[in-house]
Amino acid sequence: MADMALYLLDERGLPDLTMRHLATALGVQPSALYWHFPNKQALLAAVSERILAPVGEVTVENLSVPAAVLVVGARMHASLLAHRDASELVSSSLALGLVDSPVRLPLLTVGRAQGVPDTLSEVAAEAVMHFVVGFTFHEQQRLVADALGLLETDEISSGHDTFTDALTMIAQGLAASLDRHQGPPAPTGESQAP
Amino acid sequence: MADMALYLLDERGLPDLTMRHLATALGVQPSALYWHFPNKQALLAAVSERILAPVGEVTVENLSVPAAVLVVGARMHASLLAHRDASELVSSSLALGLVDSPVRLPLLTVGRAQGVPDTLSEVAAEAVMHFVVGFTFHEQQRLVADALGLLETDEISSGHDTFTDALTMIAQGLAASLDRHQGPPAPTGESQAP
DNA sequence: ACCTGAACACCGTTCAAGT
DNA sequence: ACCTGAACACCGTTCAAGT
Repeated sequence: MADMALYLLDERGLPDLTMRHLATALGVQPSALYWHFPNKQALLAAVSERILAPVGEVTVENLSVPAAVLVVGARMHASLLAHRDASELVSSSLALGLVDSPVRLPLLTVGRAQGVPDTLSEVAAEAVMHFVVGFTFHEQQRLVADALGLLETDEISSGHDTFTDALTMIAQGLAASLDRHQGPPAPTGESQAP
Repeated sequence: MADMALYLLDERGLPDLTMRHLATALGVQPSALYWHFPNKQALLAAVSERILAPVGEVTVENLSVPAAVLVVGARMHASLLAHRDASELVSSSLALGLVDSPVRLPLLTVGRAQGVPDTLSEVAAEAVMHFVVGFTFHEQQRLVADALGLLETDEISSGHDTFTDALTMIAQGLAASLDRHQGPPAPTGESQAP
């Protein structure tokens, strides 16, 4: 049933993923859906969980925390791109707290294995999650606009991988925070001009 | 008219900001709105622009780029928190490309004044924008859940300012990228470590 | 130039009743 | 346990027609 919803999402997009369309796709009356889910948001949360499942399966065992940020972030990016309108859907499920952040647990785990304070891992997890969802949302919306031919051709793809660059920037920021908190004296270029 | 919509947003929230409600608030038929705006998305984009206006007015003239990231990010955060459901609304207008990123121009400008390559400023702008919108979205949704009393009391406010911490992390990542790109010494910063 | 009236083609959700 | 039928209270958008 959530599987049918995911199929419908890929086939028709989020705006057409209505309770009524889902019902007819299942050969059932719309009201029947409310025996299985209390409301549409709960149904969408179940779909979000399926979309994000691959992120939880990633192994980051013996990576540094910044490296884990890169790996988990990339995996989440890929998982969102794998389904139509996934970032918009997941974004709202995540914001409503109906689904857990898929990057939180992995980052917390590797962090602990290396003596990183939980609060720092949590902060990193928030930054990564929000960045990935937001960036991919923007990215998927551009795909739609592109398909409709509403975009200047030179803004479609610069060839340059902005996603990885920005994610790397976040990972570097985390590395700097780690140095501050424990390791060797490696001060960061916190430049300030008058 | 967009002002009335903003007022209605604050008073009743995004789900109740319908063309029909807006029309009756203006003492007019719903169809009348379509003489002024081609559709609801365009109307919402106009509201988004009003919400984001304060971000463009910030002065970052003689700040380093990482410092500007902090200032502009904080300003955007504040602007979104100033109106009910603003982050959700702005998020979609931004994603649809109906409104410009309010952090892009300021960061590009300070970056140029200090010889930072545009591509790097663009990456920083993307990371900041997505993080701020995503984080604030999550934050505002928690406010709603809190108001409905659906949250464990210990997850409501940890007292600790996660937003600033994560934003600082991004700024540090940018500082690290800058060091890489143009050698150790920033014009006024004190950063050095082998 | 600006708005009305009326319609079109939809939504999510509830709930008694059926099997 | 699972579903139907029918209704309720809405949506955004279009368009001829009015002033």
